[in-house]
Amino acid sequence: MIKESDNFFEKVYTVARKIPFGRVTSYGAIAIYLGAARSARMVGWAMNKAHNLEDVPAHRVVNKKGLLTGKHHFDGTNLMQQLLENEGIVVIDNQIQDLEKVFWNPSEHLS
DNA sequence: AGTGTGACACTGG
DNA sequence: TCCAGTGCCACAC
Repeated sequence: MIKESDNFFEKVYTVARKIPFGRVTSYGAIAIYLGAARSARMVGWAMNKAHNLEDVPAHRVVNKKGLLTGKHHFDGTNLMQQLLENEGIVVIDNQIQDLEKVFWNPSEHLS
């Protein structure tokens, strides 16, 4: 039996999985969607565990600035960037370019 | 049960 | 406009 901690993490995983290909979102956006706007940091922590799960594309989740803050937690150094670039997202120096274009707001799509 | 930590976000100078 | 400091909530030990 897998221990899902609590509903919070589970929701984070669910939202992360719903991020469409070639799109990214921010921790805050997910946090807001979950009802804990101030718990954006918690989302990152959830991702820490999520990155252990292949089902959760943690590389599509970045901070509001579009900065790949969590890439340091990935196996390689620029693995996260490579994955994003593989999806058509332009990433320069850990910074997502055209963030507004690739940004995906869960509150708008998941209502 | 309490303390510390964390892949952020916001406000102020 | 950019840099720095503070606040925040929930999990882990």
